[in-house]
Amino acid sequence: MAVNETYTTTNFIHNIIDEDNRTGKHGKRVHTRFPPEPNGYLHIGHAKSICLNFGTAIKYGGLCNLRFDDTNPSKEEVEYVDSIQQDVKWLGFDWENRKFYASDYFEELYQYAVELIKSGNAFVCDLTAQEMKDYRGSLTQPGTESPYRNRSVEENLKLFEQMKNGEFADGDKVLRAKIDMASPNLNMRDPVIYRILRATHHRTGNKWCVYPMYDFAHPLSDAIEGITHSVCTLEFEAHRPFYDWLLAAVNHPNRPQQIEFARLNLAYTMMSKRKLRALVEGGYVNGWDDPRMPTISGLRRRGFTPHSIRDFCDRIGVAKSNSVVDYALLEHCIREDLNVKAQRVMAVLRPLKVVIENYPEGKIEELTAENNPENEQMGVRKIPFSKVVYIEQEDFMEDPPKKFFRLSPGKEVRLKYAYIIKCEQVIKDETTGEVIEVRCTYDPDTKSGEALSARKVKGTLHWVSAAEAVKAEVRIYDQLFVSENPEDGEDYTANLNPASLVTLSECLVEPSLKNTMSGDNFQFLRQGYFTVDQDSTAGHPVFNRTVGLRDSWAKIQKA
RNA sequence: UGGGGAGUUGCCAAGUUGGUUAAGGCAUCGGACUCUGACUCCGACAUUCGAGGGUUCAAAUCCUUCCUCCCCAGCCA
Repeated sequence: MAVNETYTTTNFIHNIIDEDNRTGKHGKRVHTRFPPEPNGYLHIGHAKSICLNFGTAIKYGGLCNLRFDDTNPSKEEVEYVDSIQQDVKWLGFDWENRKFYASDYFEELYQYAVELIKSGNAFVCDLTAQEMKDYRGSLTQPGTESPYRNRSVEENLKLFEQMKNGEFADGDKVLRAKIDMASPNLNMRDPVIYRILRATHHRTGNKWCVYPMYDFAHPLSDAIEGITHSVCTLEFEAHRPFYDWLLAAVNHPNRPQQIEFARLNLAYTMMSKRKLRALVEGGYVNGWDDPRMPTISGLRRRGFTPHSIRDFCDRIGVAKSNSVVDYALLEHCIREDLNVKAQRVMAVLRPLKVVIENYPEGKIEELTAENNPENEQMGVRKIPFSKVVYIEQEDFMEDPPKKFFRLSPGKEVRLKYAYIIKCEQVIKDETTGEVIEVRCTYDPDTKSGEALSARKVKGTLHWVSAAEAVKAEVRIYDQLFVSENPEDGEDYTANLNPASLVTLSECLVEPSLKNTMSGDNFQFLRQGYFTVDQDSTAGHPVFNRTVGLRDSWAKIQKA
């Protein structure tokens, strides 16, 4: 049913299931579901729910359905149902033949509503939206009963049928459950269960003009599918009494139990689909799959692996207290995964020319570089070395502070897989004073891997050979927001990070990177993990930085 | 304010049938190793569990008072 992984983590929901299995509450079955509304792209918060629901089913040898909660045609689109399926699959989960839609049950749901009317548990109400709000009472004041509350069963049946047949305008009438207008739980004050809505549904077209509300459709959909544990987020806690009331009112043989957990919050981003959509539509980002977005498609494009996201969801745990997870944990998960998977390559983001004066003109050596020191099976490759190479601008300092282990006048450094070089001369732009070239000499006895190469120097730099290097564009991403909780305050767009994307177009990468595939992950030595963006073309490779390597030098500098 | 939830180290989070020194991860800080200042490894990191009372030989776990935060008054989900 999903990735070949063992699920050993436990949480309070698993404790409940263990107890249910002990007592035989659901016949020792475990059947969950992931029920997204197709009104936006999935984000990392949904990933938590997906991992929880599918993971729980896997752990207990049960099943997990994918169910689109499509009861509001005015907001839902096929684009979203497609992206949701792609994302769940990409994460590594398989709903097999159990892809459902709440709209599959519209006919059945309608019959349940009729049944509710017949048993005196529902009525057609003519109150306007505003009137209904007034009648609802307040947190401290009980509501008052609708004047339409005591219509006869016959009249309700007839009216509801007329609603279905399109004989009333949108909003003219609703079907309400008849419970208790004095309940301290607002959700039990005769909640609306059907409304008239003329909108084209992405699956049923114009067949219906009445649509069930979430509170009505969800418990019944769960019961119809034989769901045992209906896991949802905390805000539905106050709806649970209605969930149970409904199933009892229609006397359904299945009694799934709703269990609520705290949704994921991640520092420096937000999970509101509405606000994420606003970022897309407002042009603050380049689409739902912008690598800065917390969407699954954004994380995918950023270079995150499915495994890293699953691992993250395992590590954050499942509980009932609202919390904000540190972004560093997500970074840790992707670094840990990519460390063993990503091929090492050398790429220079901000090139500084280095001429090795005593290296023969025109000579090219093919040096051997390991593809991944963590995994010998990934083999080796050849990289060219010659008289002119480029190193990183930040790896040279004319006047270095102490503990700077890189290149500076008169100092030695090793070029990874090549030789130890010594800085002899600095060439500057006459007008700007900017260092534009460094002249060095190399020690021929220090070639990597050879007998005399044992000499140690403190620093090792990455580099590319000038003649063979491939020019590339690299996109450096940072947090989309500058504040840990961007939703604090009136306008979250005020918290946008102006430097969330820095595009470097003059990068030089080693020639092996000439032919890469979109989605390939690499570690640019000493810099971080990068992935090939979908914008890449044969002549113009584009890389996204997934995450930087941990950088203790940066910490020393700060201190 | 009525109802429903939650408060354990910087961030997550175990533990809640009361029983020795309050798991684990992330972050942080040392140190070792290193042809990635990466990785890895070793070590440090809550006399205290929102606060105050109480019960008990013994409480994060029981009782009690109080405080803080979140959710609910859509014909959204």
